[in-house]
Amino acid sequence: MTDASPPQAVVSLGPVSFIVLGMLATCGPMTSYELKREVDNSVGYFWSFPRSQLYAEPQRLSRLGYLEEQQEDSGRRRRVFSITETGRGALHDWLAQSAGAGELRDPGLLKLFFSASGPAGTAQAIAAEQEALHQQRLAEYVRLQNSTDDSAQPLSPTLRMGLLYEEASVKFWRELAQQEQENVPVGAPDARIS
Amino acid sequence: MTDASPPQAVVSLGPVSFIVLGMLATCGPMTSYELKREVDNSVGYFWSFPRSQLYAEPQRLSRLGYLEEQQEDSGRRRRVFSITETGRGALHDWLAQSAGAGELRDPGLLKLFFSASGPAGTAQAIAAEQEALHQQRLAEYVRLQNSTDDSAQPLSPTLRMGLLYEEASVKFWRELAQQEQENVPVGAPDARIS
DNA sequence: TACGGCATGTAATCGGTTACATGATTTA
DNA sequence: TAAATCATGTAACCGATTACATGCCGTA
Repeated sequence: MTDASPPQAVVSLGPVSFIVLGMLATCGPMTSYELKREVDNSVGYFWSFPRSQLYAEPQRLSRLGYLEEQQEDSGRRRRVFSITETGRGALHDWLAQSAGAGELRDPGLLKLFFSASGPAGTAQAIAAEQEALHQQRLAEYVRLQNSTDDSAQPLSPTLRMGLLYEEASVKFWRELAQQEQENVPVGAPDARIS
Repeated sequence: MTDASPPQAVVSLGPVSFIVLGMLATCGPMTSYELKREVDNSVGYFWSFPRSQLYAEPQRLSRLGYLEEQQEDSGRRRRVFSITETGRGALHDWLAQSAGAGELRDPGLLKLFFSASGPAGTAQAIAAEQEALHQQRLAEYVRLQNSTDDSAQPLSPTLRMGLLYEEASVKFWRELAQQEQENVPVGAPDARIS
């Protein structure tokens, strides 16, 4: 009993785990590639991560008992994953827990904050680029919104949030570019959010 | 010459690196603890990370030549970091490069998206919690805005964006709670953003 | 049947996170 | 001078990212 207790993983399930669990619970058994497809035109819009995670993560979840894995024996012999009851339980628990607050992890904002450390015109350049970017995204979301088949159906709420966010962003960066043009210096050297 | 070339770090500088560089460029030489203080009431609002990073990262940046480190010889003998010319160069380059788009990495949205996999009322619970959360943040930002000393000064732009975002969020979650009350099912089982 | 692209995976590494641990300063 | 809090760091692990590598399949 003097054995050092083996170090254990403390937080075994992260957001990506629940994306996998959630997708499999929602869409039924899938391969990693199909998962990628699903993610790419849904949660991928606001929670992206590299494709390889969708190969590694299901295996991990299998080892932990949250998924079952079945290998095809025809041609491509690819792995099809399905969620177990344990997996569903974990998903339920997660959904029941408080979500906490997210953050805007926006590299554009980050650069803007430090823009005074760059050459003059840095903030302006950033603002121009960001306005265009968000403009594009906004347009894409509007297109998605209009292209939804059943017109009576309520929008996917996440899409709605995406729209609101992009609208706010366009407003923000446009405003900023405006101010810059009026030569109001922005991003003061020791600017803090307070 | 048959030696395998040693594997090299390909992307040595990430966002956290530039937060450190930017802070040191802006505020002058600092210790890790002082960096933490600065981050906590500025970029920390939209780009958070654990405190320990602010001890590890400067050391890494020192090794890479972007910072210089000087140890106090009085009581606490703590390490004071300052940015080198190389560091300033890297910061400039970063600021000049395109920032790309950020994403809303919001766990609340994520759960909402999968809420149909939970028991009935899941979406409603999430909406209630999130509305309160964003309400709080909004209030905090408003307070910060009002507490700024020089009233004539333009707001820190990042704070402005924070306000816009929180306003949009409050609107979104409130709307959603409203709909839920009217028993419009939300977060359809295979809802995708399209 | 060759070729191009779609599909599927693995290997290696590093940054980020969690957890532990202790020292210095202030204040009651 | 004891307690509390502020301050400062380290160790170890793991998820996430990058890069590599190859296989199947439709089509010309």
